[in-house]
Amino acid sequence: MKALASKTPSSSEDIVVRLTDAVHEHRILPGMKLNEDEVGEIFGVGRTVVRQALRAMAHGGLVSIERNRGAFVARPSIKEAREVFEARALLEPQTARAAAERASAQDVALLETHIEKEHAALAADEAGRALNLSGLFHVEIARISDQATIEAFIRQLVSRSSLVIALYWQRRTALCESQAHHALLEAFRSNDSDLAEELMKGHLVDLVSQLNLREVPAATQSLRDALIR
Amino acid sequence: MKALASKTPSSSEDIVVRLTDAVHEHRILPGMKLNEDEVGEIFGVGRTVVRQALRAMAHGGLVSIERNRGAFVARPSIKEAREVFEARALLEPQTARAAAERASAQDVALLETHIEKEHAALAADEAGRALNLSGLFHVEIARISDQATIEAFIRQLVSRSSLVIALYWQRRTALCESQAHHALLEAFRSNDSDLAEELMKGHLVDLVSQLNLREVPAATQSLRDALIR
DNA sequence: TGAGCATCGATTGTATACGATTTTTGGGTG
DNA sequence: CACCCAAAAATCGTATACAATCGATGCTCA
Repeated sequence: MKALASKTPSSSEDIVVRLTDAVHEHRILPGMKLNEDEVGEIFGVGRTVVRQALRAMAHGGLVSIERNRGAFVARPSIKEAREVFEARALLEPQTARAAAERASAQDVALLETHIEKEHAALAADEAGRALNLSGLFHVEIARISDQATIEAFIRQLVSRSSLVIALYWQRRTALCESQAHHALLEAFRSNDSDLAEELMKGHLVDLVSQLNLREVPAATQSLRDALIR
Repeated sequence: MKALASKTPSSSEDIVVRLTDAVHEHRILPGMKLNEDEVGEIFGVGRTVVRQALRAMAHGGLVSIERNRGAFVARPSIKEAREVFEARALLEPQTARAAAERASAQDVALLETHIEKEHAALAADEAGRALNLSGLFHVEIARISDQATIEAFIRQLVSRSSLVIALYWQRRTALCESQAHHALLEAFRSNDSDLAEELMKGHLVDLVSQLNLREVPAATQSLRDALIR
């Protein structure tokens, strides 16, 4: 993490957004230390604001704060990983159903551009960015369902899913996603709620099936990782 | 709120617990201002710690923070109120099912004492405390289901339900609850997951039906409220 | 040589000080 | 008498300073 030192003394919320994006795009990996002074210098703010941001992210499950030791990007255990996807399985199919009922042409168009951006990112070999957009697709569906409370939950679960994927993903190809999202898009376009619910359920099962939830990956300490590489 | 000034310089987490409990028991009502200096003096800590606690509660939806204006106990809108119970309807029946499958004799005993405490509180005319225990009953079920992630969501939803009830409850009698909880207890005792799921679903419908989600109540300013009383 | 321990450095936890913004109050005017 | 504007008080936002804690390095001793 080098000093980008943006001139704007960003607010706490900005820092949350930028750090969260970095985690979602796997530019910051699970277990990485988030030093308060360092982050503060990068964004040009004092530690007070950084601490607010880190605690906010801790509430979302994205970082874990250990007393007197600092903040680290969270490393979900296997159990947590399962739980995240069980929760998603509980919330998202129903949400997709509701969204399919309410989806307007505008909503569908928005989802479409989302998928296009995802493709573009993949084509540009920006896997992290594609993954982030892929997650936002799910959040967008929650937004369409017009259930702000559930949307917040799903947003958090998608967020944590990024960590799970960073730790437990098996293959490097992320192509599989687009097919499922395309199918969902068509279900929304035709307001087929039954189909949307079913597709979402299957999609989540697919996602879990591509995880290796047996062994915990080695703690990729930045130094060792750098030396081996 | 008078200065109880506990000697122990409580940590942020303690303050969250105590404030949260007070809200759950309706000792602090929606809309009430939570002054940082005041809270700090009450608990014997500086504003830094208080701010941490308030922001933590804000993340849980229990207080809303308005920039340069301070923290207030949240006043869920009618839409939010509906959303909270829709989310509960989505999460809790399945959770009750899972809990019924896993419930041990020990778990059932714990739930039983919970109900007893609730009764005792009602007998002692402590409606707020009874309500709090009633909410914890639901959280306890989530704990039994051994899904920490979903438990956290349910905990938050139950919390916000306290606010909804404070604002939109119609009757003053809370007796109805105990019947439903008793029935659930028996379902857990016999590990009848189908029944548990069905009972929970019905219980939540009952709860919503006792709310008046048509008109927003007048903003009960603390002073005016005190003078009228 | 390896384990145990003390001291040092680095990092976080908390309080406090100062500037910014909002709210209130008081007086003046139509 | 109501309304509106200005000055003052209260309150929040952020940075900084100091205290507390943890981890590491290097030393001692068996």
